Amino acid sequence: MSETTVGRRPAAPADPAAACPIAPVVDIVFSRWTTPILWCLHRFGRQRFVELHRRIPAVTPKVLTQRLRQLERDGLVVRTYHPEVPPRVEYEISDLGLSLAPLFAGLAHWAADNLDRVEDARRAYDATEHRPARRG
Amino acid sequence: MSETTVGRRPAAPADPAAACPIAPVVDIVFSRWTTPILWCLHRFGRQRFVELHRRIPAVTPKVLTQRLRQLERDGLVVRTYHPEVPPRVEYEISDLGLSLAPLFAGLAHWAADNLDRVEDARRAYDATEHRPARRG
DNA sequence: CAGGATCCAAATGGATACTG
DNA sequence: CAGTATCCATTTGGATCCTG
Repeated sequence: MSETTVGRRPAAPADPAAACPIAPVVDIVFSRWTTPILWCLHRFGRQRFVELHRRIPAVTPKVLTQRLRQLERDGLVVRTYHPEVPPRVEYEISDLGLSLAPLFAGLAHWAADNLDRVEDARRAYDATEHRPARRG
Repeated sequence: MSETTVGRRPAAPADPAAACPIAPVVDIVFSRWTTPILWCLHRFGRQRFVELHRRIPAVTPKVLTQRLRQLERDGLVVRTYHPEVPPRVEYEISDLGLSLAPLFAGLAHWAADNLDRVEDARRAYDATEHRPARRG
């Protein structure tokens, strides 16, 4: 399981898909960093590794590479290697990747509508006696 | 950060949200196990801890509890405790949680349409020379 | 520049035992 | 039943160094 599962969910003992039809998609589309990467690629178009890294500084080059490989393998991103010196590699979103756009838009819409409700819920929850605990 | 970040993404050094407007939602809705849990609650209605666990056997009670707490805190799930003997606790999806239904439907739809494209892409990718590597 | 290789710290998740 | 507490194995991501 060397390359196939890196960055993806740690290979659940049994598969969550049995209990949830959309689990596979979630695994593919919402693995760590994939959303920022896809969004950047969609928003700013084709770009080189460093540019992408500049937009998402929180991820290390190593991990960024891993995620890009994963996305490339899943057909959501296209990687183009230009054998020059210095080497130039460009990443762009694929048609398949683009087909996710409406979904992302839906997410963004839901966020705009309900994110503050979540925050309210959190405050309300934290205000009750369940609080951080740590005291028994 | 004891209770706030458990099960959620490990507190990124800087926030990915800066590079992606939907990152917060992803964190809330697509944390590990949350999709199966929400889907089960939506599909089978209000149910007790054990029932839920029976539908999602792959998760351990400990983790299931953590995730349910998280969802409760975020206002996506409602927990009802009946102080009886033996104790009875019921979980159900909240209105806020229900508002995610269209999104989930969209996901399911995308999966139905494109999941095999992803599989194809994977096969194609694995068929090329990048393969598992491990040889230089 | 674009990464691969290594080594290491942190964190999640599992197993088990115990409680109200 | 519905958890909580503890201990431990695996995994993941970060730091650093190196190469074509």
